[in-house]
Amino acid sequence: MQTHMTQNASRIHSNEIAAYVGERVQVQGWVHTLRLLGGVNFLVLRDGRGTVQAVTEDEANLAPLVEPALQPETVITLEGVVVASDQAPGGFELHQPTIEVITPVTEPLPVLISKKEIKASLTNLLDHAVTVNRHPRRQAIFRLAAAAIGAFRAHLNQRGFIEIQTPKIVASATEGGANVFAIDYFGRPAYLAQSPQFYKQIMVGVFESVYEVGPVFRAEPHDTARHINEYVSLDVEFGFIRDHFTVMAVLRDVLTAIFSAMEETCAGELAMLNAHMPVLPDTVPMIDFTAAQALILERHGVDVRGEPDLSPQDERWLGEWASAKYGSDFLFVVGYPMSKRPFYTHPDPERPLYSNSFDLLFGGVELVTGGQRLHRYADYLAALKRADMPVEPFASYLEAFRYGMPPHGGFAIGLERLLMQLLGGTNLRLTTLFPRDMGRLTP
RNA sequence: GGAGGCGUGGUGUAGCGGUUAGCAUAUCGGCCUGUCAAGCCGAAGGUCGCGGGUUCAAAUCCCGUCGUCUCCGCCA
Repeated sequence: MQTHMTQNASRIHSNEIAAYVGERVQVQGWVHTLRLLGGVNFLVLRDGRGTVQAVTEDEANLAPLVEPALQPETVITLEGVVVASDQAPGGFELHQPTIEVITPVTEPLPVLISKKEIKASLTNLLDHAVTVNRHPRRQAIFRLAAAAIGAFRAHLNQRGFIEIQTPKIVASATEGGANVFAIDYFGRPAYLAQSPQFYKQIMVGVFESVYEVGPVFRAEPHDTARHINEYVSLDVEFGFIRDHFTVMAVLRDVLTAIFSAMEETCAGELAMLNAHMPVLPDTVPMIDFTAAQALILERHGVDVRGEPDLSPQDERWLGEWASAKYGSDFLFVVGYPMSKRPFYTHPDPERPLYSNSFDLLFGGVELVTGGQRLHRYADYLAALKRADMPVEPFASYLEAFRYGMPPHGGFAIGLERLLMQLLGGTNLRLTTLFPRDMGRLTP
C-alpha cells in the first residue's frame, strides 16, 4: 500500500484537472461517494469548487478508506494521474490513486448528501443545514447568491456608487410598520435595524449615490413560505433624480447586470438547478396601483378597489397578467396610496393621496420596493406630524434634510426572494443559508 | 396572530380497528471490471411524537399536549 505522498506535489482544485492531463496531481477534499464494483472502483472527491472522480482496479488503493469503514465526508488528500476519458464525468479522471486520510468520519450523516436529490423534509434539511449545504445543489444556490451580490456591486461601482456599511444596532424603532427586535445595549434600550433606510438617505448627502449589502431584521410574527426574520437586503439610494422613474431605470439595469453575470459565470449551477433566466424586457411593463385593482376586478371579478395595498393573491394575478400580455416575468406597480407607505415617501405631485413609489413583482411576488423620498426639511416635519410621530427621536436623521438634500430615491432587493423566484422555489428558507424564522434560531 | 394538514427504523414513506408494522435508501457482511441516484444476495435497525380515553383488540377512532408544514394577514 502506498501511503507516501509526493513531496513536491502541490494541491490543485477539482475544476483545474483538465490542464494537467498526463501529470500526477494532488487534490484535497471530502469523500463524496465511494463505489466498489469489484473489479473496478470509483471514488468521487468533492472540494470547494466541484467534484473529481478517481478510478482504480486495485481495491487496495482505497484501503485507507475501506478498511476502517470510513464514511462519506471523510477529508482526504488524493493523488492520481489525470486521464482524459469519455467515460469520466466531466471528461477527466484520476488514475493510480493514493489516499491519505486527513480527518476521518466514522458515522453516516443524518441526511444523505451523496445522492443527486436531497431526500429530506424541510425540517430535517434545515436542522442539518450545516452538512446539507455541502450538497452540490445546495452549493449551487449560494454560488448564485454570491454571483448576484458580486454583480450588484460591480454594476453600481461602475456607475460611481459608493458602498457603505451602516449600523445594525440602532437607537429608535424607526419606520413603523415592521416590528423591531429590542436588545439590551449596556442597559439602554436599542434595536436591530429593520432597514438601512435612514442611513442610506443620510449618506446621499455625503456621496450622492450609495449602496449597501447587509442583513435586516424584522420582528414581524409572520409564518409563511416567503418570510423570514433576518434576510439580506441589497439597498440602493441616490440623489438628483427627477422622480421614481429615474430609480426604476437604475433598478432595471442592476437586475440585468445580476442576471447577465449569473448566466456568464454560473452556467453549471443554473443547469444543475434546472433554472432558466427570467424574461426582463428592456422596458419592464408597468401598471398603476388603481389600474391594477381595476384590472383584477375585470379579469377575476374580485373587487379590491379601495384596499390600500395589494394582497399576495392580487400580486400573483398581476404577475400572470404581465406574463400573458407582455411575456415579462417582471412587473412594476407604481403609485401606491400614501396611507400605506412610510412617512418619508414622496407624494405624486399631481395626486397627493398617491405616492411616487413602486414595487417590482417577480413571478407575482414582491421582490423590490422603492421610490422617491421627501427631501425638504419642512416636508419631513409635516409628514411626521401627519403620521402623529414625534420629531425628537429622528433628530439626527432630520439634520440631513435641514442642511440640504437633493431630490433622491432608492430601492431594496430581497436577495433570498430573488433566488427563490429565479429557481422556482417553494420556500424562502431553501434559498437562505441558515434561515431565521419564528421557530428557528439554529443552526 | 387566524385557518387547515401532518408526526411510523438514521432518512423518505406505505399501512388508517385484528399485519411477525411493508417498501426505498443509508449502515454492516458477501458477490460484482466503468460506476456516475450502480446492481444482486443476506443481516441488523421501529416501545408507530407524548399523555389520557373508547374497544375483546389502537400506528389506525376520540380528547389533550408538544413539534412541524401549508394557506391567510403583514412585508423584501
